[in-house]
Amino acid sequence: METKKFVLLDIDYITEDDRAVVRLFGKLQGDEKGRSVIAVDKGFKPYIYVLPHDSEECVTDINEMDVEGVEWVREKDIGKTKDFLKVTLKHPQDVPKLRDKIRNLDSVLDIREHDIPFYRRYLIDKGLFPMSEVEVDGEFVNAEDNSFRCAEDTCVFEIQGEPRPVESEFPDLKILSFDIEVYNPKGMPQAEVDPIIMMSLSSNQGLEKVLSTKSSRLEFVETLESEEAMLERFVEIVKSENPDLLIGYNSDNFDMPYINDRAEKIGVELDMGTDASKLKFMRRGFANAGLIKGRIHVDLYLLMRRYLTLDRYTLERVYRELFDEEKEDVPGDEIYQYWDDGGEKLDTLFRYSLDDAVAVTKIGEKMLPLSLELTRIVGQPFFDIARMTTGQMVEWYLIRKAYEYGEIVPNKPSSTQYSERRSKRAAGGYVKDPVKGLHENIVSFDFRSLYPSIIISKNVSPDTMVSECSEDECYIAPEVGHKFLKEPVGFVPSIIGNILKERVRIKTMMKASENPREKQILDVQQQALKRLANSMYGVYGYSRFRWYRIECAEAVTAWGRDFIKKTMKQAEDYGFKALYADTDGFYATFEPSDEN
DNA sequence: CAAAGTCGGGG
DNA sequence: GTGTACGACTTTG
Repeated sequence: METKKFVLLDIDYITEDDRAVVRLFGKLQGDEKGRSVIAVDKGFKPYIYVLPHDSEECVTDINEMDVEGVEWVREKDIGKTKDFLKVTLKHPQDVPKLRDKIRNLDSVLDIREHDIPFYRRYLIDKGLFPMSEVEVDGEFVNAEDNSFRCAEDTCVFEIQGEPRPVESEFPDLKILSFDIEVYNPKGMPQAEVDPIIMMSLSSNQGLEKVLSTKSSRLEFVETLESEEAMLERFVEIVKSENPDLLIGYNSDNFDMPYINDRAEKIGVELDMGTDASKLKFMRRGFANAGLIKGRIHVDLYLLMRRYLTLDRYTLERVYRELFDEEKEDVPGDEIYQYWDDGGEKLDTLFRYSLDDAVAVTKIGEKMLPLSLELTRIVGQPFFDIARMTTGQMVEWYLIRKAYEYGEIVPNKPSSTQYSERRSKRAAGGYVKDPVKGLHENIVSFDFRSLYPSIIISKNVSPDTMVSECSEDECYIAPEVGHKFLKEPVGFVPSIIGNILKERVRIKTMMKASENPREKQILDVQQQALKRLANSMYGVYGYSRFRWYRIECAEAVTAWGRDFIKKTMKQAEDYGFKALYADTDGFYATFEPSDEN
């Protein structure tokens, strides 16, 4: 038996002999540093919780089904201790198969935690965090003797016992950016007819290359005899560079599907995964996500929409915003002309293509650290985090915390609950229309993290909300009158409190640090925590969320309006004149009257 | 006026 | 995959 340590990049599960096998995709640390590893764990089973109506009958009913076993557990449900039946199933896909049957039993009141993807359950229950290190005991297995496939330079390790999270520094990640150019005489290209003419690659370790079916004197251009050869070379480079992160711009929607369609048409295998698997697409509602096992494909477009507030989100616009530099631009509908013209025009196109890939690398280096820190805090795969809204991150963070606190996670709303929730919206923050005109000597006031502070100071949480309560024992929200026990500290306030405490701790460390790189990492960490804390209010007001509670949302905004109005009133008593206010701050001029 | 439809990015 | 989800804006009935 050996012990191995690796950076956990990604996770999924496969089925072997009707049993689920969790696969942890990583990069080894230690003597084999940099080598890709797939660590497999055969010892984890799916489960759901059942809230019984009739305990004895419930056990009998469920044991008649094809389940692994049942066990009584005592857990909290919105703060109330209850006995749940923990039902372990044989395979993750038994959950959707059996859950309705179980829910509909007369002996059952409700089922819980029946919609948590298996790999997410694994991360939470084992206390593992992607983009952090994991230590495992076990043995290397020869992939050929098993059903575990892997790429040439990847090794397969079978875990025995429990994986252990390791406190670790932020990992060095190898990033490879890519961008394609397509022949498009008729506007937007059609994969059915329009070939890929260039594939650009740029890494954070100095690689700058454009593959093309035309030649050039430019040294970064590598010419291939056909589109087929170009696609094969692309796959070869991805495998040999062995990046942890593969990043593009709008690549979920354009580059990845296009490469896939052309490869399929021409007959090239895009077997770029570290398990030798092909490029796949995951339906995520209206959008697709390109997935390469063992490498994390990230579409920066999605992230930029989340992080920046701009009128447009073209690569050019985002690049200018972040670096205050103009990029060489070729209008999209003229690309085929540049290609056909050849000569200087063609060289311009080559440079433009490479520039795009290099810009993606630069944007990635600047903007990915925040998402990577959020990954290390929220504890879900980076692939998912890069495609989640902050609200969803908050929810997965709370789900992990619920496990630690012994709270059973509330169910997602049914479609009827959802539409019912949508029909009522909590009143928002206080807004005072601006006084028209050009004002001088403006002062601004703002509450730091107004909503998180209210949730903590007024203990606003579903588990502390009560209908009847005296003013001694409860905080009572203005206007709306919702009541929250002063003690004990609620689930959500407790978690926000810990986030803010952790943020203060990191900011202190940051100030004390002499090492600029360490300072920068700590700064991103505290930003990530701030983001999480500030988004946490949303869980009460967004109709989709598990911890939705309109009364909590109403109470928070009511206290918010109360605070800002009182503060404005006080400022006016001191001679300020409010000009404009919105939610957590206001602007004023100093206009003392004669008495002052 | 509410409901239904479109679009973003990419070439 | 223990899936199936946006939000701002415009057009239509």
